Amino acid sequence: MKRNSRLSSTLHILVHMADAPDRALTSEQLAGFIHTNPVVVRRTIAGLREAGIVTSSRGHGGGWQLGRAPDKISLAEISAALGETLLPFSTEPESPGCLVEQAVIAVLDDFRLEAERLLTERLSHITLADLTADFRRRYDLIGVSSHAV
Amino acid sequence: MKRNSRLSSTLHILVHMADAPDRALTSEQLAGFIHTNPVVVRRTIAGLREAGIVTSSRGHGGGWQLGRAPDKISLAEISAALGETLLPFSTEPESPGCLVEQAVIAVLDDFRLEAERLLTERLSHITLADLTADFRRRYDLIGVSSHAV
DNA sequence: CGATTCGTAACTAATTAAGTTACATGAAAC
DNA sequence: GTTTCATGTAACTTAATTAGTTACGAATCG
Repeated sequence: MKRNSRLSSTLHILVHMADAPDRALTSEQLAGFIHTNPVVVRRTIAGLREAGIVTSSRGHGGGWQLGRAPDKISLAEISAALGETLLPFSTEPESPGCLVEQAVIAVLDDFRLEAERLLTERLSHITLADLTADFRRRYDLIGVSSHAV
Repeated sequence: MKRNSRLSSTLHILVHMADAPDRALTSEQLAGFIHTNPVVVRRTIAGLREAGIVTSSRGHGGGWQLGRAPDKISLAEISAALGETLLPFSTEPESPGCLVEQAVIAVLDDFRLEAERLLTERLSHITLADLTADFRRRYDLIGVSSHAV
């Protein structure tokens, strides 16, 4: 798993889980999808369990399943559960007392607040179901073109 | 200079430059504002020079100055000149051929495109002049409260 | 009980970005 | 023209972050 690809990797995993709603997938299987280690998977999606997006069970036949229907799981929730920051720039003061820095931080924080509101709003309208639908569309297209040849 | 603080550090520097329009500030002086090394400053704002946001001159009395009026310099230009990415998540394929990944990337790239358009639009309405105005407001407030005491 | 699977801590490795040193280039002062 | 000052840039070092790995305890099923 590359850097900064936690969101896309997690979505990848979740679509696979949505595609197999009847059975639990193990960390090992999920890791295979994104070419990484089972422990990395468990660590990465631990927050999703706490958010109720997925459930996990131990022991024989255990593994991971979606916590609710794919159309009730938005990308906004997933991103938040991953602890991802939408906007990467920092506004930590480095020169406390400097009025110039205070002005910069104030403006930047205002922008960040508004931007995060906007992005979260948009992400909340995209659900896992949209992703699986997109996947099925691609899958069917491949099938059709195979027949055509 | 902390990680991910290139944007705020650069804005800090630029406001100081806007506040001293009559003379060039050296990398050394600029570095002092953000507690870092002159070479880091030169490296960081090299892109701003190429974008015409600042000019630099060598030798005696040399240093850095704004390339145009503060109200003609938007945060969108600055961010772009720094090579900053507004949205941090990666959509690089890691499993070429996997239709699930393709669907995820397609949706995510769509979102990114729209989000970047939105954020850039907003950043293009905030100028260096807005930042200096905010700074002056804070400066005057301090003055007033000092008198009050 | 034995096999399986998650949960998590602890450590290692890889990557990235900042900090530093060094030196060539160019411009102004004298 | 030589000295001084400043940028431009390459190369290297250091620090921080994140992914990968190993290990083992806890829980669950047959």
